[in-house]
Amino acid sequence: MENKSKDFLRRIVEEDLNAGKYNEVVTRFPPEPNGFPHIGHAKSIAINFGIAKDYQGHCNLRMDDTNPTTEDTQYVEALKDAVQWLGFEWDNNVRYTSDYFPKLYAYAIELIKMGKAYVDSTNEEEMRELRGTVTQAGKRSKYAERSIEENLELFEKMKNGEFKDGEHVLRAKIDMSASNMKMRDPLLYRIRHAHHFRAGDEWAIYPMYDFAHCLSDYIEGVSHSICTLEFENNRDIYNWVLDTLGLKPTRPYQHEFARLGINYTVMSKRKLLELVEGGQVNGWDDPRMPTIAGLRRRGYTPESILNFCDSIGVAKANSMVDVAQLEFAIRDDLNTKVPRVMCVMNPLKVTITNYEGSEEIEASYYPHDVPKEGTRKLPFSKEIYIDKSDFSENPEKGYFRLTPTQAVRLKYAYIISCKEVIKDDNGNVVEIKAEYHADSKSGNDTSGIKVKSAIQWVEANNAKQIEVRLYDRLFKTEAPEGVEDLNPDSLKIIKDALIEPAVINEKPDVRFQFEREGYFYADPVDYSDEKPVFNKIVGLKESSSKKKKVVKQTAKPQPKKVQIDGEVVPMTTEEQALFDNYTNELKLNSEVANTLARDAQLSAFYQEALEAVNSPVGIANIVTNDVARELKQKELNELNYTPKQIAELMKMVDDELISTKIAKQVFEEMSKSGEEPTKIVESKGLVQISDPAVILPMIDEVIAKNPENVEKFRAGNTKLLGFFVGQVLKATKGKGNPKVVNELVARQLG
RNA sequence: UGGGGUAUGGCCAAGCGGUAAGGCAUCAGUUUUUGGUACUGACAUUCGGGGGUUCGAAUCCCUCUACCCCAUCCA
Repeated sequence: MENKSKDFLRRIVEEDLNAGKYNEVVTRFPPEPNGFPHIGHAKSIAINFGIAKDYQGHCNLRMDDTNPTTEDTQYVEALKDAVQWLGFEWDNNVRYTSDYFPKLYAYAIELIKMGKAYVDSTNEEEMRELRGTVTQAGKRSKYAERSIEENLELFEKMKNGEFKDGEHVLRAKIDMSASNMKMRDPLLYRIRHAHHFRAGDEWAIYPMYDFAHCLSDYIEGVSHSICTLEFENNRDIYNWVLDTLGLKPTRPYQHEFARLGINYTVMSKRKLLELVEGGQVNGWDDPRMPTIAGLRRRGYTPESILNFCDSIGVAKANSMVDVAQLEFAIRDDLNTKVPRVMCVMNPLKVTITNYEGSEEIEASYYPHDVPKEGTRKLPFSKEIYIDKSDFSENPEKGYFRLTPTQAVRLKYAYIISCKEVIKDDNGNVVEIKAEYHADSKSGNDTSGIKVKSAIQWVEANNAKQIEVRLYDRLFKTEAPEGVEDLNPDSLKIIKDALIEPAVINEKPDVRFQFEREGYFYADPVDYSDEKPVFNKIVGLKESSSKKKKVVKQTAKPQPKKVQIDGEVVPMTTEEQALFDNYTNELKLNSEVANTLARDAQLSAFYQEALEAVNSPVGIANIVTNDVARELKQKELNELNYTPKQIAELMKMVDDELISTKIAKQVFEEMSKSGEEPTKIVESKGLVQISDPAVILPMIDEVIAKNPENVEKFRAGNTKLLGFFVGQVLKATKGKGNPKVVNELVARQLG
């Protein structure tokens, strides 16, 4: 964890911890129990529980059960299950927002008493109209003028179930013209005469997400409330509720990250539900589903999913992760864990005409590069099965396996050569007559025959028949919309695959690698000794030479897209006059003049500074860059420095007392402490060093320390000049005159 | 359209004014009784476009563009 760069959430947590904002990190995973958790939830679980673990805090599991009509206890179980299966422990008992209903109700009454909430009795349509649009302000309902007493009385009656659904709601009194739509007097409570799976029929009113969530976080002592991007607009209400209620610190703050998207699948509850209800899949735990239950039944390990979540990172950019990344995670995990066994999917009989009797061959469960122990016995006789795809009568170039003229090794056993191909009436190959090479037995092969491949096989009389379910991606398109994009071949069932007996008799594991096929998992539901069933978790990686059939979808060299510049808002006449003055009289370049002229605050600041020191270009630059940056965050009167001080700073640059690099540093300091620039330069000894006699030895030292980079530079990697300049500047603690250093470095290296 | 976000290779993603990390994918090669694994190497003269500031910009400023979220009595 030390060297790895941290994601932005962890960085926030660390900053807060360092600032002493919280004593302990408390996070929470707060799903609504209205559906089965999917791999997107796994990401959220990994983040919330992972952060708590990393910083010795704790994480709560909370069911956000504020909507009685959609939620159910079966989902609660699925959620608990998912968290546990992924290996996390929640702090204490599972929490439920419904447990906080009384407290929430009390907070609502407080808001009413403060005049910050009111009972609104407008109907739904009218309310929508009054809310306005994104460009038009809304209008407040006439009911907002009700007295506190009336509100209190009405709200209590709402709670007591004296009104019908939809007759009244409780709203926060915020701002009907807020540019953030969510802040236009958001609903706090609605009436719902419905049975709640936990609270029963006790409540006739239920809190809305925006009211319940922040307060639940607060009640639980959550420090970092982490959610997905679509709640960014809700953050304002989150803060409003907690601030307005004047809750004593420390209170939680909300932070948002991008939800997980994976190609060739869907992730929304709605679409997942459609698949289940439409019968396109066999339930929530269908192995093709991206649900935790589905992944689990498919055979994914918790470790692989956690590794996957770790590998994709946490950021704020909406993204679509390639399934290949998920597939890598499970292959990578299983590779070092599971036994290898032989299974023939599409059996082709091979009779070894020159072999008599039978034997047992000892074979390791693990390849040479997996440091695990374990062997089993493989029966062998003259009748075996190999996979149909491992024989080709008319092989393409580059085919490594058995052909009429190419011998192949039966893995762990002998090399065989094809002698005769037997076909049925339709010309299909139904059997191979082959001969084995007695001196080619695995381990003491003295035959000298070179083969290109070793293939899997099973002995005919001892092999067990199994059912194999071959899963492929559920959708055929990268960003599927609905059922029309379903992959018709997402499930193929092979009823009569043949597997070596040890798998069934010894049961060395539940997950296997079927050699040269992929990773498989004994289906936890349908498997029985009489009828073994295996799910394909994922195939082995195939190098391009084997999957020659696949048309190479090589880079479509898209032309660099031409961007059309939009129209720029024209300047007002005053701005235009200012612009002309700046460019003509003060000789500012048009870009700088443009920035200045269009911003009244900036131009005022600039002109005031100009009165103190007559350095039009220099001051313009620092004002349009550094001052402008500050002004994005702060108001003019919040600035810690005056225009005059900026002018003085510029004067030092003009006088070559300090470099522009140091000027930036001094600027930072001014903006922090408000100190005079000259004082800062003086007290910190920031006067720049231009004396080659001082700089040269430093350059020599840097050059001596970086022989490889010197070589690279001399070989033509000229961008390394910046590296050397940087190093030397660092040695001078930033005080070196960059122009001088640049020249000297170039000379010394050249 | 007002507001809030986001843009770094095919896909994720570090980077916070001084040599464009890393993973997946892809392509070569070596090892291999899995066309697997492991190992080695290749893969962004450039960070959405255009300007500006700077000795030096993915990073600071201006501007344009594209995409996502918000007008549920869902969460």
